[in-house]
Amino acid sequence: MFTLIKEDGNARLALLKTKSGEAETPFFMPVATKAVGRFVSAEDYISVNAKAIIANAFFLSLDPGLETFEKIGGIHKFMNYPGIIFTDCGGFQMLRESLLLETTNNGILLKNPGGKDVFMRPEKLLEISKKIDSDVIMALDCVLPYGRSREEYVEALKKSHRWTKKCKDLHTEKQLLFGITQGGTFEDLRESSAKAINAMDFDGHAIGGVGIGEPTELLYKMVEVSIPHLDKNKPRYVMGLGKPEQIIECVERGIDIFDSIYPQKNGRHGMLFTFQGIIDLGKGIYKFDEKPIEESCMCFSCKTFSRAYLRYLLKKDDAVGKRYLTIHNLYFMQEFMRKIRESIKQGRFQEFKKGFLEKHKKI
RNA sequence: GCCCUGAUAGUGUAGUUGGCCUAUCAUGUGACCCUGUCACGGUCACGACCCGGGUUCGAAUCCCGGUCAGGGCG
Repeated sequence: MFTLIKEDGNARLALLKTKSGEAETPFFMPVATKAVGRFVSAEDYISVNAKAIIANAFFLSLDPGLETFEKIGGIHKFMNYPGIIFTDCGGFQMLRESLLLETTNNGILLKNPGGKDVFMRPEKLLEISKKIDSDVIMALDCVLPYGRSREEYVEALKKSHRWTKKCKDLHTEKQLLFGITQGGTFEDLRESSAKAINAMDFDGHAIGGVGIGEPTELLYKMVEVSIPHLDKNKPRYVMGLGKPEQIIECVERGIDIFDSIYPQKNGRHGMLFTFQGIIDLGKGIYKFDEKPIEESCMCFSCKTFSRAYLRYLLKKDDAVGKRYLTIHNLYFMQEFMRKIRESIKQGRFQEFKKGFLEKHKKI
């Protein structure tokens, strides 16, 4: 299920096996919340070499609805993506004020933008996930915004562990199930959460509730204090991180899996990642630039279009342009992760990290 | 030659019964931002009343002259 191949410091190269195939870690998952991303879908995920993506069980249960998955036969067939698909649980949607109505001991009452409110609880999540037939189910967790009181995090943690345990107890499928640790920015809460979740015997462990506004140093600290308590022989996943520098810092600390909308969202807004630095395509200097976004990049957009043209599409707010820009950043992320894995394999992760960070700034 | 109409940021515009216009909105430009996705997103900054004179406590707004543009008549 999860096999360590090589370690370089705390960074590790491993192989994650699921019912839809395997993928070497560390890897990064593009987001496909509703079985489609903004402006990109399966063919694009495949073309950027993404071996895994993450969708959202809550949103998919609303639209297209479970009946669709029952009749069509699961998300892979539905969206025609053959790789590994994670499904998130809806816990993160607690952070969206427009969606969260209330939490109880048993789950989260979420507003359905187009219909009746939904009470997301472990039973429901497992039922949904089974029908969607994703490869990895993220257990239901209780997420609080950054900056709440310690008491509130303690309370949230109780709920979170209760729901997570319930998910574990109900889980029977051949889908993998990952538990999510929480604890805000309190080290002791993070440690106790990691211990508690680790003891529940999941297929993998996630660290959640980070990258939501806390100082970056605290983010790293929370990852650091959690990791020692998470089984070394199981995958570790930090949810929601998409800044390349944060990813590489977390890999260094022993994280294997990442996901984020960050590269997609920034890409379509004109902020392009390259190994030479970060390009803001909105800048006038690219108006007549015939070069691709990145000379050495083999993504569809770089092989096909100039910066001048992509900038033009960006300025026109053209949907097709958003797709090309998104594709580049997603391809970059896959290349980035591939290089990270390669460097671990060759025992020169530190060297790669140093070289990468030196160039990773706006140009 | 005569008459009419108009002239507001790089562009397109709001305002034109005089004060609330240190001038609207869009776009542009610049800066910052976007992290388990409802936005092709957000925040901030920059940037203009054609020129000259007059009336008035006060003019983008009224009057006179000029310049330019469009239209009409010869």
